[in-house]
Amino acid sequence: MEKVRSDCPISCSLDVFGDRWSLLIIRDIMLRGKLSYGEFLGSEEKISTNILANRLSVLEAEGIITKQVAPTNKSKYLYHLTRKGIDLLPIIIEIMDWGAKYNANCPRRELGQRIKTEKATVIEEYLMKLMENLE
Amino acid sequence: MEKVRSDCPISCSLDVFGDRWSLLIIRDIMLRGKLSYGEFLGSEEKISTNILANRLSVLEAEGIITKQVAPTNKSKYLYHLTRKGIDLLPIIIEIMDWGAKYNANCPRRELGQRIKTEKATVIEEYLMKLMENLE
DNA sequence: TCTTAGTACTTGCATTTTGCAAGCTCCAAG
DNA sequence: CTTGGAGCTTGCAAAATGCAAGTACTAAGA
Repeated sequence: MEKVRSDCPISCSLDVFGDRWSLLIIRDIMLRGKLSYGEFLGSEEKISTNILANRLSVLEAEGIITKQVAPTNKSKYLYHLTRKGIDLLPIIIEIMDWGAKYNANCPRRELGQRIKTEKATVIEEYLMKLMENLE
Repeated sequence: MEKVRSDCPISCSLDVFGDRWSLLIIRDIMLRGKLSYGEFLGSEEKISTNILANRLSVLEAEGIITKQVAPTNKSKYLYHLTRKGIDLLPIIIEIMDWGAKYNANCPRRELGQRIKTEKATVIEEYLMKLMENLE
């Protein structure tokens, strides 16, 4: 998942997050307010520890997330989205919308319902909320 | 890339196209007018023949593309997007936009420039064009 | 201070997926 | 009836994934 295949922006993007796990970590931070290694491990998809550690380091190296020591506990780290990471929001929302539309077994919950009818507004709102936590 | 990990729509979507190649094939059909195995093989990312064959069969099994014999030649097949496949357009566009924004080595060409300022219009136009070829 | 627990990984190894090269099959044209 | 194009399949090495177990550091309690 490393070397560049072409200068097509789609190809370049997939070189970064074109796998089964990276965008799920982004989802956890972006939509579920998860911040730490332990919280990511708790997600229902059950990512394994080595893959998680690897993806976090790749995402950090790509400037999509930052890693910082937790103010409350020196042995805990918090991961946050950078501006580059926050800009993945429209991609996440579109993927969610498509997935909900075409999977009977993926019930649209609150967010899924709102996306269906007021996608632009939802993106706007989340964008604002995420931008607050930047600096 | 087969079994379902959770009922999250993002996770379900990634179970289908969360890899380095599937969306590039979609891109080729959707934005570059490519239709055949040989044309996909010709793309600059150099997908290998077994992976291509595998992804085409998965995408067909998922109802994202259809495979039909070419009218001009019985030993040639044409791949087309279904409605489900066409609905991946917003995802492709958002990925392209993000990739172009954050990769200096991915120059924005005609489409990339238009997306930057009139994304909704571009999606609308492509959607109409792609829907014509449905029936 | 010594132990126990929490948090974040790392390591080892079996399994799966990918990537490359070389076939193989069917159809069409000469 | 051979040659070439188009679409795969197969074999094998290399890389990525997944699982289980172990390590390192910090914090808190006895």
